[in-house]
Amino acid sequence: MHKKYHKSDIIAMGQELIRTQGYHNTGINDILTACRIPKGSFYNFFASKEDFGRQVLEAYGNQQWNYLDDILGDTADSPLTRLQKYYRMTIEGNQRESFKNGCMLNNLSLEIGGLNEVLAQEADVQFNLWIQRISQCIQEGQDVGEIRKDYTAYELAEYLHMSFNGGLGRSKIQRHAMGTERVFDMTFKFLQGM
Amino acid sequence: MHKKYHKSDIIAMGQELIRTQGYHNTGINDILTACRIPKGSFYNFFASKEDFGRQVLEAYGNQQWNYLDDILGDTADSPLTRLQKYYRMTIEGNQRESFKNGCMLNNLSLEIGGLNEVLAQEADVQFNLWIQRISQCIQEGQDVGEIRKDYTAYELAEYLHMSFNGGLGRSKIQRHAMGTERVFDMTFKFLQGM
DNA sequence: TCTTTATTAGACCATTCGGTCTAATAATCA
DNA sequence: TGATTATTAGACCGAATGGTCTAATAAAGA
Repeated sequence: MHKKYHKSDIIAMGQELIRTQGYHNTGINDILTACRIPKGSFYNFFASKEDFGRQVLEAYGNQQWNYLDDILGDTADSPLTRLQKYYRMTIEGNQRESFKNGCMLNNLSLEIGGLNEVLAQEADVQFNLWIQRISQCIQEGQDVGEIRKDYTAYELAEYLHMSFNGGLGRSKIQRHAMGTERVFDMTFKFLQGM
Repeated sequence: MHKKYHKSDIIAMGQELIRTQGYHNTGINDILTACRIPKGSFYNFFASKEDFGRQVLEAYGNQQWNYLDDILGDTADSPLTRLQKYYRMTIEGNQRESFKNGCMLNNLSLEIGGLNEVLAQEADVQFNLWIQRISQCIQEGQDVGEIRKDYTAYELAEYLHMSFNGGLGRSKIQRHAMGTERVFDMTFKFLQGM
């Protein structure tokens, strides 16, 4: 069937708007205007703004998971190098935007995590999937002796990613890489038991 | 002069609303209703919502700085113990709210840090003041040999606080202490060179 | 005292909010 | 084919948005 508009396009546009402007600061009309679709089509695809937000979060999570998997799955590099490559590339991506946006999952966790159960749960699901993927690579690093073994791979993965998110917040108000760089440096030191 | 309403009361109420609901999700009318003041009085004290937000951020920063200074200045405990006490108490405070709110400075950094220059700068100022206070205590810990010396006190202070903020985000979507506890545990291990 | 300024008070403004509704159209299935 | 369903289209809804305006009142300074 030939549809004029596609749900995935609306989600992609909404993802970009919410990532850069926030959830409460992005109105349905912003999305309609950006996609040039009538309101009826939007509400044909999505039950509510909350439902839309949930699907945006899910799509973002999947998309970033694939990106993560691409880098961490490239066994040309050692496990630790792959992890460093991922966060290095994330810093560079944010650098290009002057750290103004950051990670949508991280942003929405703080903006709506305490207010909306549905969105908080979706964020948690996606976050856990990332951590699992990172954990797998850390386990490989532990197996080859690159990463300390006095913590489980999962614990270290959580720590690594949470710390990095904290750095992104600082970089956002400073519009500067310092926060994320500091966290990058020290957390990887810790992972290596240094 | 006898004033019916006081700016500080409005700021205190707005602080609570913004901390729990976010900046964009809190309307001027929410504040007026909560304080039972007419709109004219609000705009007599504040030039705009942005101006109000800036002053709320400033007041929150000062308030939390005093709390921080109280604990870190109590030389009955060792420097490291004082630092642990501060973050331990912060975890407990958040626990009481099921981690639904978190730190207003951290929340607003992500919500408006990339959108509003004025608020981002105020957040940065307050953040830096906290880091300086924490840094001072870390320096004391380094002096007595409790804390590693291969990084400056300031670098370690930034790392400690940024990591903790990252943990708060995770705890917020999980409504659980795990994120902050994990970060607490590992970051303090790192500070001790373990 | 008189003048000036700060404060209180809330009606009012245009705009935007998320969401509903009806009607027309297009595609699918029986 | 005819009936059914999905989609497009946008006018419309009440409520809320940040902000302005005028008027009344209270306090301070000359």
